[in-house]
Amino acid sequence: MDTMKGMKRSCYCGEVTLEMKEVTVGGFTQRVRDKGGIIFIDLRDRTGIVQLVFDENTEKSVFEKAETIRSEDVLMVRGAVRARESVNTEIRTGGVEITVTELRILSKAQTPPFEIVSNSKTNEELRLKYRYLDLRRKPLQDNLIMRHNIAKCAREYFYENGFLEIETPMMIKSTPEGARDYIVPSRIHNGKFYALPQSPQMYKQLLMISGFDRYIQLARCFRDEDLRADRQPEFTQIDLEMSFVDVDDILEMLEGFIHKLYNDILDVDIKIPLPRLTYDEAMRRFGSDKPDTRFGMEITDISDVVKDSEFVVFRSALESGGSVRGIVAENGAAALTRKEIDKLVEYVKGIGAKGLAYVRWVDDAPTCSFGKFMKEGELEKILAALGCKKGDVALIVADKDKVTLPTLGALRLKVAKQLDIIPAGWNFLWITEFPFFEYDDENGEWVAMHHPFTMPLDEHIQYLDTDKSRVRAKCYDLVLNGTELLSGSIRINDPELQQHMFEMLGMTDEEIRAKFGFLVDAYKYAAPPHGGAGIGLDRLAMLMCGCDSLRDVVAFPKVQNASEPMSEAPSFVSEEQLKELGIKIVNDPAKG
RNA sequence: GGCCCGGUAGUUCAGUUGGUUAGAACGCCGCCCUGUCACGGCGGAGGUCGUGAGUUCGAGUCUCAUCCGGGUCGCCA
Repeated sequence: MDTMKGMKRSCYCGEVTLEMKEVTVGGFTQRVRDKGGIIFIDLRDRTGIVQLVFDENTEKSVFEKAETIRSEDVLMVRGAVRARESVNTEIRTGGVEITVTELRILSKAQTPPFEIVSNSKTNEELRLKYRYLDLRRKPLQDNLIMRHNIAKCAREYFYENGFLEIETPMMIKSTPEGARDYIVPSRIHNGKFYALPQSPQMYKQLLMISGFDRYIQLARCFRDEDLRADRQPEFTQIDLEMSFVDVDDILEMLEGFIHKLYNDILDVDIKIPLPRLTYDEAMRRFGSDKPDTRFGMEITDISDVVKDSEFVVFRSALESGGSVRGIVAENGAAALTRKEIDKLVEYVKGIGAKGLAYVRWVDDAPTCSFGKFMKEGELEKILAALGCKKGDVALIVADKDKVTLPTLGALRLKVAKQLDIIPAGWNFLWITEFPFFEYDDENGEWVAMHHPFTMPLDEHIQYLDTDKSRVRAKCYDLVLNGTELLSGSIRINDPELQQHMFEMLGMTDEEIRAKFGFLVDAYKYAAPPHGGAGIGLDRLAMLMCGCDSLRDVVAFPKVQNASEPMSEAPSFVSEEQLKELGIKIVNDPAKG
């Protein structure tokens, strides 16, 4: 193998132009085209590809060396830039080539387990095992470069607006609220554990109490919950907090960021202010707190229309305080056959609904799953109320609102995907005024929907003791095309109100002290009104790159069982390590 | 934890009703070729059909179990 002694790279492969005359470039061998007396090699780096030419008649020794080059070998070459005889219009450097006068083979490559090409069809499992090779592929390189640019833009924007970047600890106290913590054993304090942060929540609030006024951090966060295509156990938030603000101030600041981001990176003009919906309205119209508003198919309440119906399913739902609601898939009758609708029925049963009533209007007489229970003219009224026409399919759910709305929301999304009616676009949407409490049917108590430092709406504080169901929070989510991108809130800065909130949540003084004592104390020394948000950098990058999975925008992602196929983390540790930590494994799989 | 989908050369896939020596393309190796750019031509190597049991005269194909991967529900304040 050669060294690069005496050579210095003059430019990247993708940047070579005719004006440069002579260049020195380095890169990976993308492809060798050996014509016998002349060899063409595509040399690749992160910027692109440039063609090298080796001619038998000009530099015999260089040519003979070039004959030994294989795919993915790392080369460094010096040579003259000249125009190609025939231009490749597919690539930026397609009009030029380098006639190589000096060739160094800096590193030889084993044959890779899969071809390093843009449109690889190799299954992800293998690509993840050799992630470092997969990352050589252009689509992934481009994604990570995009991600870098998003992070850079975030820093630029928030720095310009007076935010200070401050690091918060990764080894913190475990507070078993919300998601499961990843815990880290302490050697010095046997039996005690640190937790990895689910977010820097408490620390950023403390920074406001300290008077830093505006804080930002690209914070790594950890949650020990099951994975999804859009959920990794380890992820990054653009985490921020501001003082002397209320909801509108924060939303305005964040809208400025979204606008700059899309302008700088995708050259897309996002109109601000962004649309807003309250949680209640989003649920009522879309059956979701993160609706995809790129298409309609909104939910219609037909409770009034069917209030005198003798159909037992509708009646029992209404009598128990529920509702009858439906959605209409326009022109859906062709795609939604009886068989497909049967699948939807199974689907809604799987997500908690008792069933699904439907009308499939193909011919003059609609096929209706509940037709025989309808009185004269009743079905017509229902169809009119829903706006269901010939060629459409109406899907109706009758139950408590807690069931009808989310079920129809999920159905709306599923049917829209099935009918392929979701247009491309960037539909941002604020969801505001989330319920503060959520009734837990199992335990028969009200539990917080958010962390306990969230501020209720000013005018709702009066209901804290009297009617918890009415209390809405100064909470906001930013939704993009049906994905939750950002979540934030105004925090409570009044110690008395905070104490009250803890009590509302059924926490004893001992619990409060044990979990949040330091934070409660801190607020006693005065804090400006403040609030903030965490923007999911991974999800943002995923959507901006047009990817379906976070794995495409994370350099070294975890797979569904939370392991990492390349390094095979997590792994067993030695007896010595465990002993030092005072940890004993029960039912140790390492010992069979 | 539940449900659904998948696993056959290095890779992507085909493999009929269970039936001879499991095929193709790409990649790899060798030879030929001076204008290729998904180069081309000729030849070659390469398989524990995820694993284990079962049914059978005979299993890539059927049955059961199991492992691995993906999606999803639960879960994710």
